[in-house]
Amino acid sequence: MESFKLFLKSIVPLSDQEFENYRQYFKARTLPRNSYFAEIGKTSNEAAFIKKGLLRTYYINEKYEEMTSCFCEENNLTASYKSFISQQPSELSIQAVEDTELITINYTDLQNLYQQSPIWQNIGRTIAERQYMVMEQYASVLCNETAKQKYLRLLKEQPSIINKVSIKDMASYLGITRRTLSRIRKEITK
Amino acid sequence: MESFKLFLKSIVPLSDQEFENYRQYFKARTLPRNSYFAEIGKTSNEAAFIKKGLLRTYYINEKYEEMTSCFCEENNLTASYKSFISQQPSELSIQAVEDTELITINYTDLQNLYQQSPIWQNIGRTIAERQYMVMEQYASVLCNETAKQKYLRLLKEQPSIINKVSIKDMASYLGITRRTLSRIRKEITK
DNA sequence: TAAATTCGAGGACATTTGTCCTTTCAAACA
DNA sequence: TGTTTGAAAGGACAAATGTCCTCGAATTTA
Repeated sequence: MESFKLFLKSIVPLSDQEFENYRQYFKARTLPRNSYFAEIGKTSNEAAFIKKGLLRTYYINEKYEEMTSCFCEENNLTASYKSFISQQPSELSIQAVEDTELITINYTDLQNLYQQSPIWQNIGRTIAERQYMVMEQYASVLCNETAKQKYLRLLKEQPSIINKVSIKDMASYLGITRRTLSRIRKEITK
Repeated sequence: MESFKLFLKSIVPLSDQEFENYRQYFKARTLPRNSYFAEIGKTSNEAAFIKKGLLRTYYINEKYEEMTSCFCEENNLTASYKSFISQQPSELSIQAVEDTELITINYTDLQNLYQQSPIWQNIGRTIAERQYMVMEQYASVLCNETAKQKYLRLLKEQPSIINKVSIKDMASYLGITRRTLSRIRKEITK
């Protein structure tokens, strides 16, 4: 729970006392490798802070292929945001790549927090703004860099995931085919 | 101001009285064609609702080319969000494609609104969440569709901008070159 | 254990997209 | 009015990326 408190303090002013006051709303939970935090078609009623581990977010495209849209590492938040926010069925599945420890909050409790305290309204808004900026950055990168640049960026910015996820998933995360990624990897190692 | 009120009401519950209470924080302003709402290097201290008109958001890439990242049409919000939220110099310029009417709020006043009322905290959070979802959609489209699919989507989803913006800007918005867009347009008309 | 399946590498070829260039046309301007 | 500038179309070629395929190794399943 300590790492979650530090995470919150890094984005908004928050005293230990204030954190303690609302602590009971948050639950610790482990997610075994390959199990799901969210599933396509089910309304997602939890958001989570990743204390330890790695999660993969994907959707199914019109060719029935899994398209990975996100790898979430520890010390980050994850959720099927659209489903969680709108309380509609999820278009995304979120699966544990390895055994993962989460701190979660459910939708109803979060709405209660928002009702109870402007502190949490502020935290919620700030987090949404941050997520927006992260997504903007991701969009800009994926649309304007070549396949090779994107792979090199992944190596640099998320080196720890390279040995944990499949080539297939990495390729779809980068928006390229396996064949292209194979070529790039060969060229890099040479 | 009416259209702005309707816009707000479409995203959060808001009574006419509540809107009137805070109305004085918002200023109407016109932006002549080609003038700027935000400029690269300057800290952006306003966010705006577009009552009428069209704005283009762009940045300068490493080859000193203008890269268009957004066309914002009427009944939408615009801002150099990152700069506005963080109050750091903007990486984006926002320019009027045609004479445009805005309803704006400045950073300090918005912070005051957040302080004064949970209604505005809620509006701010909801808007941030919405912007996130829009950006997620944009990222997904641009990364997973072909040049032709993206152009057809633009024709379908933002038909009104086609005759207002240059081919050059449209191409960079779609993440493709002018040459490619020229080929696609030729193919479509045939 | 044996069979079946999945995954990753990479060959051969096709398609898409980009680069560089020229031409034309229209708008801006002295 | 004549000149300049910039936008758009498109030719020729190059580079990047995708498609389809096979192979061998690893993994899963019966």
